[in-house]
Amino acid sequence: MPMSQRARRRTTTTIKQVAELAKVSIKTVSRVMNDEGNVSPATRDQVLTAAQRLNYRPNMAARRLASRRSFMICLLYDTAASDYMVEVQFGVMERCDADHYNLLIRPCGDVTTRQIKQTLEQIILQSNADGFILGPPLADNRSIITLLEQHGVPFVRISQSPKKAKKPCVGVEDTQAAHRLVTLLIEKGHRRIGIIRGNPKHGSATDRLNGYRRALVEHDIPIRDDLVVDGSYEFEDGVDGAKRLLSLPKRQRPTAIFASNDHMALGVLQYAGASGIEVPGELAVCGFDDIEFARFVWPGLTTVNQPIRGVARTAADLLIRQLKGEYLEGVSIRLPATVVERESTGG
Amino acid sequence: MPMSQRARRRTTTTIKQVAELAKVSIKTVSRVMNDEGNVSPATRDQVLTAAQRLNYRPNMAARRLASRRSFMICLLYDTAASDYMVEVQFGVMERCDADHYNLLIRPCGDVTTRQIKQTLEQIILQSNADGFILGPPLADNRSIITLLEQHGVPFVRISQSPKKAKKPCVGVEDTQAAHRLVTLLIEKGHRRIGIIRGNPKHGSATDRLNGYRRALVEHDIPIRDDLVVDGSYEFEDGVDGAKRLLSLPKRQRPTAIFASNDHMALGVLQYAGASGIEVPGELAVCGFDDIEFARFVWPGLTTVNQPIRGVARTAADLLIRQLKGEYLEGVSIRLPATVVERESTGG
DNA sequence: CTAATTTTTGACAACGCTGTCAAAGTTCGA
DNA sequence: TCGAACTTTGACAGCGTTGTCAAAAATTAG
Repeated sequence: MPMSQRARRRTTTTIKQVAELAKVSIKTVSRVMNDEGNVSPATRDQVLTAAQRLNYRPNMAARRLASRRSFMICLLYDTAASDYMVEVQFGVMERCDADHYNLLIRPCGDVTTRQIKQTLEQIILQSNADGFILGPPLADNRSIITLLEQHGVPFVRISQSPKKAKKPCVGVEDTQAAHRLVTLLIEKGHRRIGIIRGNPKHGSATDRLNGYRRALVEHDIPIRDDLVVDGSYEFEDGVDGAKRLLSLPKRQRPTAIFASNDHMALGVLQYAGASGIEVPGELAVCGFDDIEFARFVWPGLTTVNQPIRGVARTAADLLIRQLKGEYLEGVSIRLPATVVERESTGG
Repeated sequence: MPMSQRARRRTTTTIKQVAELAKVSIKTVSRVMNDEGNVSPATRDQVLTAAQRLNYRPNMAARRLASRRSFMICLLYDTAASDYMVEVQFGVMERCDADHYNLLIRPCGDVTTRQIKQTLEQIILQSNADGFILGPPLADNRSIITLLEQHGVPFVRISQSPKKAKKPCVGVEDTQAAHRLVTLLIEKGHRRIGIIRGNPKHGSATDRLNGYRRALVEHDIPIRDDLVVDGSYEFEDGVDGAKRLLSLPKRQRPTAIFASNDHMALGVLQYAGASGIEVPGELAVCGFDDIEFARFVWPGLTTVNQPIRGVARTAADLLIRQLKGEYLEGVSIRLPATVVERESTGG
């Protein structure tokens, strides 16, 4: 049985009524509403006044149908990167508002390759979004990229690996920030600095490692393989990494550890605490990301604050400009991040 | 100058082509696609086959225009409640998918009353969402509620204060969970149990306090005013609260503290750590929410895990059912939460 | 077997806007 | 003053669905 239609009958003014009141054709009203230009100031005023008087709001559905655009941007993200995403949403939203775009959300669980294809195909075809923004690490997922490219849907990636596709990409100056962070440690006198690497699936992991390397090289400190341990951005990797690094013979043991993200850095802090190693006295610790709890732990964690919202706004901007017809293939933007010094690296 | 139209010409099959191939009228195709019934199984099959062969996807814009529904649900949330919201999004999404609804996102910064009205009015009228889901604490904001009601837009609230409006409301059995948590402390022998209250703007704060009270009363433990201190869900409130409670004379000082959320509980842990008070030996601590870091701190935090995703799914379900015409005014649902026991309350 | 009733189907007019294209109006140079 | 060139305006045909209503087909009752 057909569902009874909702009775909501929000009295809705149409373009026709505005046209009538302003004594112009509907096309002229349309032109004014879309800032198309080629409208004399006088007529424009008439229309605007009429529209205001009637409290006119263009009907998006009609607009979408007639213009064959959905005015929707879809933000695709992995639920794993959650803290991050709320900030991203905010940034994207800000930019969307300026152009009457709506923000559609697609959290993706951890998807196997086959599922991705199927689910995504659904999403792309059903959501009718004009374009997509891919959050990390989805932005580096080859099958997602390929799929979107096949369908000819514009998209922008938020990622540290611009090379992975020709589509526009926005990221953070991770390497530079990591470099500054490690330089800071060196300037404080540290010579044996350990690093716990991030999840190799994220481009950021490599970037941060590179920043670490460059800083050491610049100060003529040899890079010791035993001071570089693997991790994948999880808290536990920090605990394990610290255990590994700190079980080295006393004279080879690092006096500072750079964990490639804050989760791991907090792991290091916990291990240190549990083992009675004093931070920052015996061991300096720093992380990356500046998550909320970086300021709450004791000692406060020295880390790097990323301009996430700015990145997101930029991504949205690139996408919308693409949608407007600009050619932006190959564009890659990186925003600078700032080192936040707290107690974990000493006064 | 008019913007050059995007060239994307995703070859799109229309209902007409399907009708032609299936040798029926477009209306019949429409009926099949919408499960309207009153279609003979034979025709139904023909249509379905044809649709599949042509890989037909109904054009949402047209559907929206013709049916005067947007098939969009808007999730309005305060950026302050961020961790929470990613889970909520996931839950809502799950439900939306089942009915071809799209999820629209509206993060709201901290809005002053006047701004709320203006911004929201914009949102409501522009997004053309069929309905809204309000996250906490927006769900308790009178001016938002009033505004939505005035416009006759269906909405569902995610909140602990169902009384605040007649619209459907989904929440968590906070009181019960807090009751169980405090009972647990009592059973472990604690008699002097302090509580740090949550932000009074959230209904949950009162609920949790009530649970605490009930547990004490049931065990004939008098409620001491000096063991109840204010807070507003921030980390610092935990630190301050702990300081206050623990500076009581030794014999009156609590042996356990129930912080109304994990952020504050972590604050308590930090204060205890910094003051050399041993947890759980000298002081048992528990929180509420089971945020990510509750498992990472040492000792692990005993807390309450909320079924956020379930709450969200339920909210979406109520909304969609409303949109389908069900009358759900006054409905209020509470989902049970589970106590998670970790080290901070002792073995 | 016919009439009454129910089920299935289709024709066609919306829905409210944008795109196209041609008509009307304006400006400018010679 | 006239026409060329440009600017401003409007008529009208879609866009791809759903809703309405009536016609056709199938079923049931008598």
